[in-house]
Amino acid sequence: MSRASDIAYAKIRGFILDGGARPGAQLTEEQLSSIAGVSRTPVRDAVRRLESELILTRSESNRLFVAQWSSDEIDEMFTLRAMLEGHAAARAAMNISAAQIAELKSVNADLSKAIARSPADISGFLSANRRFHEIVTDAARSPRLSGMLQAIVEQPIVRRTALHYRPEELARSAHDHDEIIAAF
Amino acid sequence: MSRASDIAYAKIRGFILDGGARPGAQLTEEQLSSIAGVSRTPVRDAVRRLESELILTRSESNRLFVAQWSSDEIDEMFTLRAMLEGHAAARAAMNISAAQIAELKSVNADLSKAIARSPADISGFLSANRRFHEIVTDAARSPRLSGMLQAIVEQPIVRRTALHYRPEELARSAHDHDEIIAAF
DNA sequence: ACCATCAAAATTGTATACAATGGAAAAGAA
DNA sequence: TTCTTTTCCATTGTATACAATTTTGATGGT
Repeated sequence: MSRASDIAYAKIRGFILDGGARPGAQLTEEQLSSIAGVSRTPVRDAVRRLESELILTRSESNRLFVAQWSSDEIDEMFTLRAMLEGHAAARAAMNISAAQIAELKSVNADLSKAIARSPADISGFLSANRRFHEIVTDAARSPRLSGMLQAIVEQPIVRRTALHYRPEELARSAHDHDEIIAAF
Repeated sequence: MSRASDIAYAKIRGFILDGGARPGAQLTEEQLSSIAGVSRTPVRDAVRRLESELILTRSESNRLFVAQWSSDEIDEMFTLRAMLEGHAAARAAMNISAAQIAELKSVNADLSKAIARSPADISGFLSANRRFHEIVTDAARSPRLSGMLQAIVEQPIVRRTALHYRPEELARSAHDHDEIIAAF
């Protein structure tokens, strides 16, 4: 992870997700290159990745903007994510090992602990949640599907909205995971 | 479409899909740049796109290869495609216009004509098929979903396998489309 | 004031040279 | 021989200069 384009990717992503630029704001490659501290070449690489993750978009004339998500689109993405993960779980069920199931249990225990705190430990929740789905997609043994899930329905949208989760919803997530484990 | 990176994209894609390099074969950016007739810079751009379409992949050490698809993975992709398109159709049903429905009918008529020939006009089938799904995803008004469908579950895999379609399967496709239209 | 037209500035796109990395072949030790 | 180590070469990664394009703002005409 010492490549300049990886650094650029991480820094730009962090910059945007931490609110350094609002949705809809224009960005130039030059700005980004000074933020990342590398030349425009690796920045362009990073930007492509961020585009495919739908964090950045381009205008008609290829100018760069922070992507905007309407609440309708966010809903849509959650629906898609649920569909794809359901599918992944179905596939995983055919291949999953005992060790993986054990890890799922332990991860979900961590997740429960994180949401039991007050205030809830959102970032603990998110990382446990991510790990959980990582194991499932791994067990699904469909690298393409994993890629889709990771690249497209990934964290940023989840992170943005997780801050607004209500406690019941968090609890529900832990419960859903239990059911998935039981099904395996 | 006169940008060098677009030319590179089209040429490289064509090169691979027409069998210029077998699945699993290594490619270098330099080779590709001589195939495309442009420098490595826009080639790298094109390569990124082709990676996200899963036409190319990279080894551990970032060397480039033509992606290999096991029959299991191809099945998997068709399943995913079906899921996503089903979803798109459901959304489209809420928004589609009379004019669009009319166009769907006409496109599907073309499609039927193409497969009625002997031998079947595969490329006619494919372009009508693509147009059909384009209209549906358009009506679904979910640009992100459209993007996913276009970029990831797109033509190349379909094209490779369409050559092996059996006549019944082609007919089935036309029939399915009729049902979708009826549902609208 | 309003619109068209042109010049300039800002931004993205491309080529090229060079640096860094990884793999393969060659050389040496057991 | 077989394993390790070293050197060299193929390939990818990065910086920079310049070209092409698009936006902005200015100028002039109505």
